Amino acid sequence: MLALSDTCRAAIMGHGGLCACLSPSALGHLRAIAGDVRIEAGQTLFQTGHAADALFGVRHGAVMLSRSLDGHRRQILSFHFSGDMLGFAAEGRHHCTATALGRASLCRIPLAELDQDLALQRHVHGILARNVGQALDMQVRLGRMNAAERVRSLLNELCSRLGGGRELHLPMRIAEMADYLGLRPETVSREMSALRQAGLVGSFSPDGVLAITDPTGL
Amino acid sequence: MLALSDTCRAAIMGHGGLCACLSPSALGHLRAIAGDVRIEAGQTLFQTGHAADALFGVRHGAVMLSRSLDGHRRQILSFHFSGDMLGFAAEGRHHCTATALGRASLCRIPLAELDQDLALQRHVHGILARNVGQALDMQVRLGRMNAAERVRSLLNELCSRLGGGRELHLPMRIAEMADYLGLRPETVSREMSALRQAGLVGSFSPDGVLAITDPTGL
DNA sequence: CGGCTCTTTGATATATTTCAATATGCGTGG
DNA sequence: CCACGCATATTGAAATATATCAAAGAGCCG
Repeated sequence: MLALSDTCRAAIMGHGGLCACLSPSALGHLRAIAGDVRIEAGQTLFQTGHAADALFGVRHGAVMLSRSLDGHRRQILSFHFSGDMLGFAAEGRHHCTATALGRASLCRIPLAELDQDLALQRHVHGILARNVGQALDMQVRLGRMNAAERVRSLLNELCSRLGGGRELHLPMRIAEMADYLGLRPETVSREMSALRQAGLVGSFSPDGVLAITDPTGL
Repeated sequence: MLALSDTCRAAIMGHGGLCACLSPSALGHLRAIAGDVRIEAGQTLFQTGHAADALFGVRHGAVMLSRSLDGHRRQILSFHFSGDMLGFAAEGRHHCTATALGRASLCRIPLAELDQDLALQRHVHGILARNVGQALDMQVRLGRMNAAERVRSLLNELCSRLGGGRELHLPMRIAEMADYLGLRPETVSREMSALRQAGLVGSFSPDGVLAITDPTGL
């Protein structure tokens, strides 16, 4: 059991974060109960069917949730970055798999502890409600947008969530973007090329850095 | 303020319902605070941007949640039938529009009342978590299934949620199925025809009754 | 009966996938 | 340090699924 690191504390103070409206005493309590987890790129935090006994807060790195259809069609459900919560589950079982996109560290809050803390519970309810909202955004994207619109809206989302001004550091590869957007990697690549030719973004270096030439144009 | 009707009480005892794990006293309290709303086909219960000050439980009829992209592309996010809850919102504002598919009656639980009732709050949390799960199911459908699979999975879902054995009474038209599945009405119609020719379903009478010839085959 | 809306079906257009080839960068081991 | 092999991205051409356009058919209401 470690106390929340400064990185984590700072990160989760944000809007979608964990501690935004917690009283100082509740936050102190949280620091006492939050565990520490570190995983390497590609490793899973939990898998479909596993018992859900804790919530996680991303301290550093990026994590994705995904589900697989017949084993070779993968749908990525969400990306979680520094300050984001994950691990919500119905019926005490996870219905998706959490995989680290790179080396990641998280804090872990046992659900048992959550039951004790009323303020925390209420806050988690708010995060959950926001999660539903994001899932509905995804439904619109996947159901009604074409490939170009999907890629643009993803880049927009990543810009606002990851910040970094004109240097967008993408923690995922084209393949993951494709599985998130309901497209094939080739299609995502083509749309990125189109945005590049339109002068909205620069080159996509293989270390994941994408130059945003025209932030407003996106 | 009306007490919950028997229909409603019976309906919401189910798994996704409202009162499944409520203590008798809490249920009594709920009966006292639940209001009554009736809307006609096509009318809205709330719209995107409106203040969210209550939860609703469908007593009778069917309600859909939808969002519109640029005004003429509509994505239907969910269907809600007898016993289902709706009205969850983040930040106190609705981010979608609730429309009655036919004449519908609902009970209305002001959020202010919810704050008073701890057991109710916890139960609502469970419903919300299940909602997230359904939204993720939709992501898989929209992102990774082809038209035939989407239509089949919708029919499966409706069979299990609406019951009725071999006579599935569909509360929505082809157009709504299409906007739910991210397809065009013509495509849905074609897939239904294919299922009919495959002997899995019967004819789709315009009053919305679809004969399920082979329930297991779906 | 006539007009309306909705569904069904057909023909064509188009977006995206699929398949295939090439390129690019990266790490490894010589 | 360079060459090789690997993984990933990019690009092209063909195939395919779905959308679009158009017309016909069916039921419902006035």
